Amino acid sequence: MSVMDKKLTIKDIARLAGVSKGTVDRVLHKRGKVSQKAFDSVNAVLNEMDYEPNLIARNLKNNKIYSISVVIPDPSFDSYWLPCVRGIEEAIREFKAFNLSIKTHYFNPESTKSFINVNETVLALAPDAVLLAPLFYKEALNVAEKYHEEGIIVNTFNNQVQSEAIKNFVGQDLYQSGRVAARLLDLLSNNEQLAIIHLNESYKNAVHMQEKERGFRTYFSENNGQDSKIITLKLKNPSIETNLVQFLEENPNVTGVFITTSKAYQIAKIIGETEHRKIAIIGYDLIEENVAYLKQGTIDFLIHQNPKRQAYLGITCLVDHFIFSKEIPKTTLLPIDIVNSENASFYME
Amino acid sequence: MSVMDKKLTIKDIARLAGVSKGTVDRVLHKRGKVSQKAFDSVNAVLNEMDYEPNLIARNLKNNKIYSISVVIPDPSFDSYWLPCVRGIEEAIREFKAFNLSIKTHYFNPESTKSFINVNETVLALAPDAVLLAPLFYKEALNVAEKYHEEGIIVNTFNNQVQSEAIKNFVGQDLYQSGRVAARLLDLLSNNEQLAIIHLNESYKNAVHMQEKERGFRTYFSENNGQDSKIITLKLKNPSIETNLVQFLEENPNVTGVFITTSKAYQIAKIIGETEHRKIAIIGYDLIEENVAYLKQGTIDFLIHQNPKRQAYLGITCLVDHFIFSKEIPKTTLLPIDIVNSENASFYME
DNA sequence: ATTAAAAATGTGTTCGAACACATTTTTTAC
DNA sequence: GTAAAAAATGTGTTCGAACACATTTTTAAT
Repeated sequence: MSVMDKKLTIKDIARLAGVSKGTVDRVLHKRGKVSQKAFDSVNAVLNEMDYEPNLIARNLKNNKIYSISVVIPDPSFDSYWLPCVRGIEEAIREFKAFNLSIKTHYFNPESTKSFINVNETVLALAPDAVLLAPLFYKEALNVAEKYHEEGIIVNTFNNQVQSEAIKNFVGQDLYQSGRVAARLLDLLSNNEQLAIIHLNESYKNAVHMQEKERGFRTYFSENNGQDSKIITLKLKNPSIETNLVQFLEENPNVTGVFITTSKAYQIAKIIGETEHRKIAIIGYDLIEENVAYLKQGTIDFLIHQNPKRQAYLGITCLVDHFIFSKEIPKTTLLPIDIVNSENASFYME
Repeated sequence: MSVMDKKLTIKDIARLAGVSKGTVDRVLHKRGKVSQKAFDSVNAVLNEMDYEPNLIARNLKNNKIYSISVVIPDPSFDSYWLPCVRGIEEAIREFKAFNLSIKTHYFNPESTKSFINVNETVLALAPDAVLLAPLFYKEALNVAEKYHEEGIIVNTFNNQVQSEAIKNFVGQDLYQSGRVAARLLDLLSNNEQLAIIHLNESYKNAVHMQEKERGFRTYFSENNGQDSKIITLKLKNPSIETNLVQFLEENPNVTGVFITTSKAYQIAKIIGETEHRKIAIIGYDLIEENVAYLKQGTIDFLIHQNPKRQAYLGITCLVDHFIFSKEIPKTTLLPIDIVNSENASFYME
């Protein structure tokens, strides 16, 4: 079996099988209307020569414009989402040669109503696919179902929502990300008392935080045979500072904290100003304020959730499906990047 | 300026400018034989509408087969290179729709002669481009020059070689990677004595190791105002074990070691068997033996150099150039991934 | 003013897959 | 055995860019 220098075309297959290209086409696409004899001879050639269609030519002819609607929170409410916008722009740039129409729609991340409304709008646009950041679990289930009924493909990223109506999820294994944080704190803080801090977040992040906590605790129960030394703390504005200071006073053995949301900088600020002992801090996301405390040394590690790449892969997955007829994988898990002051810049482009 | 739903074609431009598509083509490709009047009216439309050629159609017509030769060490000598092979295979798969012929050529990483011979072979093949792992600095400079004289594009990865004949380098900032290791050890080992270990490597890695050491030392001199507590150790087979054990006995304050090559597992084995104090270990590369010690807890961190992605990006850079006529960037720096026992699996595909 | 040469412009074909449509062959019915 | 229906097969066009080639227009020369 020699490697062919020139790629086979439908015309070549037709010639080799002694039929016309139309017949080969019908065999390839299972359109029927082919005699058993022709079917066999074409298949014989196909098996022999393993033909691969030229995706470029296929796509050139196909003049359908695939429309993709992206539904994410408005970055002006939460700058966490800014990299997503850039990831989507990058995907648009990369695939501008193809017949794609990608439009982004923002919702207010603090309002389920806004989420529902924006999705109603998108539903009315009847796109071929939706890429969704399903911040609100219940509502997301609902809209996913509606899209699905209309034959619109629903892919998600950032938040995992279990539903048959959702084709793909791009994101991280949050349980494992809790374990990563645990391993880091385990090395840093000499097995003293540790705190998990769920900071200033509404129910919309409940699952997120729970999974991270579960991973964190499981790591320690596996490795130290006891998780009693871990304390969970829920802090909310405006009493964050007083409660945290009081907690640290009452628990002098706490040597490390794990903040499950992207607001670690708020804790870093308080600890940096009030505490004298060294307290290790681990948080999430490379937002500006966090990185400042990371470089300064107050925050020890940040876990990078790579929102830009999540959004980018969410789009490429759909493009691969529409343009290159690849099948959509159920989940796409991104690596859990550990970031310290010295490698942070590489993850912020 | 409204966003066009349908992309403009040459025909559209021709219609709008009141000329034929042939004339538009001549203007776009600066082929001359165009009157000033026609030139102006076409350009007026082009400026107005910002036309982008359909890369798919362009490529369909272009039936030149671009040949790329990849020159890397034989993975059977050093399994570090196995992921590179997979990265190249992935690139081949992804771009099989295009007119590409990518062939890999192996050399013996312990023999400069083999390196030179393989490159002579490739030179005789006269490919359009070469992707090179330039393990041997001087020899690489030489062959790059020869390729360049023949009009063959030379891209490199893994090792940085300064030369005008080399168009692109994909890899990591080794100085910064030394700093990453330093930051990690700084957090782990309570500012005791540290050791840098250059392990069992010939001159071919000299620059590599020096840069990492420089980054490592610079971090500490910046952050602690003294780098006297860092000791550099060069170990070679067969005396690794005796020398290391002796060193650790003579330096009881050493609490962390930084191994600048991929052979950290050799150190981990010795320390794991002979030492009773906790010594933090940081090394490079997710090879099987290293990961085993990472999971077991003897090695604390590994720095991932992502050889698979390096090779993959080396190819995509060339494909982008040949097929999509993008310009080649001088360097492509990959993030310096910090790996512990909990996130290792995500980097090993 | 006529013709040849030069310049400008337009037309037609190609790449490979997809599909509409035309043509041929086979089957069925009476 | 013949006509109509059904099945099978082949042909031609399209997508957009590139380029060879044909045609028209302009310029130069006598």
